[in-house]
Amino acid sequence: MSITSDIIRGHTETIILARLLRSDSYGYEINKSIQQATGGRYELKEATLYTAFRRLEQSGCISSYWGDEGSGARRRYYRITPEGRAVYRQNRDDWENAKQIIDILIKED
Amino acid sequence: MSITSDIIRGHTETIILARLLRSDSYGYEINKSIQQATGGRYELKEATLYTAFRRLEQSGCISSYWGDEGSGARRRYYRITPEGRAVYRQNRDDWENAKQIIDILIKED
DNA sequence: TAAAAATACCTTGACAGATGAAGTATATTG
DNA sequence: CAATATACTTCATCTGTCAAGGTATTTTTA
Repeated sequence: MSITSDIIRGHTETIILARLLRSDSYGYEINKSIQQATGGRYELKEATLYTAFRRLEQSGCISSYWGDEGSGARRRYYRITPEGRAVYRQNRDDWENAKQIIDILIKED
Repeated sequence: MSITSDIIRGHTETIILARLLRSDSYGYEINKSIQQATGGRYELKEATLYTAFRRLEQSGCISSYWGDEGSGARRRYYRITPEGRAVYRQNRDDWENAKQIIDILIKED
């Protein structure tokens, strides 16, 4: 894994919100889609993923419901709320800004 | 401050190393130079700065010595080591990589 | 067909880095 | 002479990540 916990920290929620922008989804699928999007270069640890869901639901950014699969393991689906969309946009803009600042400070000379 | 603890986390050491690449310096001056470089958009908290110095010295990335000011408050100067230069380069490359991955995962659609 | 792997979820405790708050000391400035 | 700037230090707290453990079902493979 080329990306450390300390670098990813603070982006987990935004990444999840970005996935939910496309459609409702559930933990396992979201993580697979992250792996796919990054060509296997990144994946969330399960504990990180599920604690992030709890935080996001607590803060009103997402809501959840059990899927009604006739068969197969049970899935808890998540849906992004209007509040969550606003937070996503804010975080995305913060990221653009932070990137600039970090670039300035990290570049040689 | 437009950049949160969670976003900056993991970059503090690299930022300090980048400053020391130019010349030996001390805490207060490094922080001023960070403020200047970012047009006041960012500064390290003192506690963050000094605990990072401890970590960096412990891991052999920097060494320190007391300045010999005839007058004025005492200053502890820091110098980057060859080890520190290598860590800097690695962190800088990791950042380029992490940026790409985060961009992919955060972007809408 | 039994074992192994994949799917899918959850919780707990430990850990590390950032920070607020407080303290020490000297020099400059109004 | 009081306030501010310079300069460093320590401690306790908070938060997000993660390793490790657990449950349960379905699909694949040997």
